[in-house]
Amino acid sequence: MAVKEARAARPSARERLLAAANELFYNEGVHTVGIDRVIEQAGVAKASLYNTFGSKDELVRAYLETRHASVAELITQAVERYDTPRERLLAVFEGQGELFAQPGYHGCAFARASAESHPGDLVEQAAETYRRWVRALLTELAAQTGVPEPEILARQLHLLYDGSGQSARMDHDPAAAAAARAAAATLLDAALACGTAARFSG
Amino acid sequence: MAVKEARAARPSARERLLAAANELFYNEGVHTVGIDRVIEQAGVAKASLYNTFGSKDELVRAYLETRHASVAELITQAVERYDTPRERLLAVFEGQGELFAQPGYHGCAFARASAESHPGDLVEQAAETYRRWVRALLTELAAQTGVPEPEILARQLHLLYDGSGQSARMDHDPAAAAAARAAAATLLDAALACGTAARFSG
DNA sequence: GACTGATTAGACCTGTCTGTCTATTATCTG
DNA sequence: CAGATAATAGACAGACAGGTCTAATCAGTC
Repeated sequence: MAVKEARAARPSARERLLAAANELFYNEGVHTVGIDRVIEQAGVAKASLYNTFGSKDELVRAYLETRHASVAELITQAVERYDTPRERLLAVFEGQGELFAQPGYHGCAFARASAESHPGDLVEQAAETYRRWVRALLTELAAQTGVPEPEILARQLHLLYDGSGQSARMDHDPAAAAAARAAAATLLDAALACGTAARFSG
Repeated sequence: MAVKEARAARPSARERLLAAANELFYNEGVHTVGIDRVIEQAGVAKASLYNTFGSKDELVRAYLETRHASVAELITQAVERYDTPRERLLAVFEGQGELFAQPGYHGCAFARASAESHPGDLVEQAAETYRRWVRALLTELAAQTGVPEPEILARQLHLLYDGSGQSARMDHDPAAAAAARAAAATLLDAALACGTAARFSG
């Protein structure tokens, strides 16, 4: 009861820490931002952080998990706005475009965190999970278009997806998503034509 | 005279520092690796580093410049092995494949360094220079294929180029370059067909 | 009011970072 | 041999990192 009221009035220490981590780690880098700045921004004592998460590494992992969840939600929503398989597949890149258009977008959080991490880090695990999710989504949506080899198309689209995020960050150009969408449409059409030709010839 | 002999016998302090920086910064990250490890690996005194480069930032910049030079050389050589415009354009991704196949490849050095950098850093400048070079190369090679809008194709191919590097790193799969090459061929053919159609219809 | 358990601020520890400085040694020039 | 130049090892400074610990404060339950 009182707990619920407190949660409504003021987010829990865990939530405030995650919000601060999201902002600071994403904007300035996992390695650059120290614990002290996170707890200051969260308005939380250092001991609370270590009671809640145990270490900075675990806080970083939790940050990436929330990031994964929010990106997945945004992309999924974009996909489900459409009905035809073709539109749904291309909607992934529209979702990316919405992501890029968000104020303060600085590129894929996993690519950035991974670039700072040591091999075998918790960061690598989180990044791998994220990448598998992207690939599975693209493969599933590609399969529904009836394309003959959905894995191959998904792999190519994943390249565009990655490149789009990198270009948005390094070229400071959110329109990368539109370019990726256009290229994706071309690849999809080519794969479909290929399948049709095979069907006609077979 | 004696200088030349010394250089032949043993690389200069500058060269040894750059070699060590190349290995350590690239393998473990610009931020992670400290000055002490660089000078230890180079077999050079700390004062020599600061006399030669002035700061760690400048050493990082010099490291990225050598990286740019070596990547550009490898890609250029791959391009110049071919004669037809189509093969030359696709050779960029073959060059990337050779890069990925090198032992200890860990992804695009500029993407990694940039992910660790603050905005306005020297790293950003070096990355921008590199990206402009890639884009200009792709645009030039695309134009020579006779495609109607080389900038648009180059932009899409740049997405594949970036994505390929990221996938090679994060998926630990050098075959990303082959997938990128295949996708690039599809995009090129589509753009050429588009131009042909326009010519026939116009 | 008394007890429990979480949360607080902040001192503190140990280690590492970039960068400076000193004192010594080696090398090349005349 | 003498003198200038540059490179050496390494101590040192000041800042900051992640993480631990203490002591005080606050909340809710009996």
